[in-house]
This record gives sequence, structure tokens and C-alpha cells, in this order.
Amino acid sequence: MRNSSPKNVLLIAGATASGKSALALAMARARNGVIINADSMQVYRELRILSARPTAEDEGLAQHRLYGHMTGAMPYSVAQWLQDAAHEIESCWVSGKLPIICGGTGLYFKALEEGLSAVPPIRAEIREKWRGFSGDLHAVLRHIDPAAAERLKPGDRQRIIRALEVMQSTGCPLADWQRGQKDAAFLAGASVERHFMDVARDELYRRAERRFDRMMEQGALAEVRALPQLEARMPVMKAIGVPELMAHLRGETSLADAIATAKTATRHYIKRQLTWWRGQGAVWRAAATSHH
RNA sequence: GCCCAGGUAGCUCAGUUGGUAGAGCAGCGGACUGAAAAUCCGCGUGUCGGUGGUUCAAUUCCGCCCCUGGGCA
Repeated sequence: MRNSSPKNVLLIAGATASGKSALALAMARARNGVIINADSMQVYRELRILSARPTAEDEGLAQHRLYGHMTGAMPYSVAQWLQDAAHEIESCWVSGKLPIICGGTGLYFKALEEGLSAVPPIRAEIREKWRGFSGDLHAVLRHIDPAAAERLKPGDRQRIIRALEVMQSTGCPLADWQRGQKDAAFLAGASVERHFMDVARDELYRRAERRFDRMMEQGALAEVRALPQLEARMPVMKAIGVPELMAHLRGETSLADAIATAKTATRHYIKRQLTWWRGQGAVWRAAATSHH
């Protein structure tokens, strides 16, 4: 197939409430782009308000992909996102559009640029077995994969479960998979342009808090009430604001407390995001562009 | 005005039989490969309300003053 259009891609990353979406929209209109979501919560269609997804109006101004394309009833994952995003980027390239990857999920960008380890899918019963295990997971891991047990903190249940399921499912420790062959980094060979939204932390905190108040005005509570009955461990159920507002709907906290707690959770999230990108090397730091 | 209870970390509070103090939350730093808005690890000096007194030593005991609740008038 003829491929006359170069493989260009624009990455826009930054903490929540840093103004990524607005920049993406402007870029999409100026440069014939398609905006592709790189946010782990904006993929769920049930969370339009609380995930700060672009509005219908915004979606009318430029093409948006991977926004609300999944249901929260199914857990999403980096691997699936990588597949979905790769597909969307390809189709941009084919049609001569500029793919603009926009989001706050650092792991998604990392997977896109560096690839993931080629661990085969884990069988459902193995996954369920460890997720439902009520005993001392770290002790089990010490038995099955001592090196991983050494590396992981006993409290880090989520990573311990991953190490266990990979070991049991593949017979090979997770670390071996990570050291070994990777799926080709999807953006290898592409010409990558980066924008990191460099906004001062205080300002991010202020904006995120104001934004949460706006979400409440727009009906965040109704959005939570309308969520299907799902187990608390499903990713949608963990979106910032969901557990807090649910606690209020169950009558466990006042609305004011729920809002305050959700704002705190947002600040914690911003802090983690900043730590992530601070640690992500010179590439991203050099890409920092101020937007105040 | 009188009586009572308080005034200790940004917040809520614990504690010191006199040797200058510690939890939770907040905040800050960090980790991060199929749940990542997830998950986890680490970090606690603050005129102990003010001021005088007793004492080798006072945040702790005593006096006075200020502030905040509550009660009585």
C-alpha cells in the first residue's frame, strides 16, 4: 500500500485540569488532527461528567476517538487501550490526518512508546482465583516467585496478584517477561511531537477543585446514581468522585464531606501524576510547554 | 459579671505523676508493564494561648491576663 503521508503523531500529556483537552482541540482544528483519548476513565461511557470528558459540542468541533467507547461493566486495560489506540493512529495515517494522543494516564503513553511485554492473556479462572484469595498473598508469592516477592511490598496486593497470575498461567516469572521480548513499540519509527502541560501545582489544585464544583452543578450525583450495580473493584467504580458520592447516596456521609473528600482524592491524583512525569526522563521534561 | 470545660503540628485530638511531645487526616517526597483516576512505600520542631512565680529544670504546678464553647444571672 502506498503511504505518502509521514507517520507523525502529537502527544499531549499533563495532569488533570491542566488544559490538555483545550490544546488538543485547538491543535486538531489547526492541523487537521484527530484527538485520541489516553485517559483510563474517559473511555467509560457511564462517566461523562466525572471523568471530564469532552462535551458533545467539543466533539462537534473535531474528531474524537476512544472517548466513552467502553462500558464500565467490562474492565478496560492498558493492553486493550494500546490495541485500540494503535488502530486509531493507523487509520489517521492512512487518511492523512494527524493523530493527537491526549490524556493523563502516564502508563498508556509509556506503553505506546515503549511497548508492553508479550505476556499472553491470563485465563479467567486463574485471575479470579487470586483476586478472590483471602489469605496472605505475599507469603504465597514468596513460594512461587521469590524474586518478585523480594521486589514487591507485602501491602501491594495488586502487583502481587499480577505476579502470581503470570507465574501460574505462563510458568514464567513476570520479571522474565519484562526482560524478554516486547511487542514492538508502536511509535518506533514515527515522528513524535510532545507537549507536556506545565502548570504549577497550586494552580492545578485550584482548577481541579473548581471543576469538581462545576461537575456537581452538571449532575455528577445523578451520574453516579445511574451507574449500574457493579463490584467495587471495577475500575469505573474507582474513578475519583464515584466512591465518595456513592457513600453519600448510601447515607454514610454528608454531601459536603463527600465533595471535600473527592477534591482531596483529586489533589492526591495530581500529585501522583506529577511524580510520574517527573520520573519519566528528559524526553517529557524537555517537552514541557507553559500554559497559564 | 460569676461558674464550668477547653486553648498542644495546617485540621481533629492524645500525652507529659515536672526533664521541651505523638497519632489520624491534610501536606510533601518516591515507586510504577494487562485494575494506572489503580496500587503501594517513605517523611512529624511545633513560641504545647500570653505573662509572672515556685524549681537545678515548667508545655506540665500556682497566680494573673487573653481567646473559644457551654451554663447561671
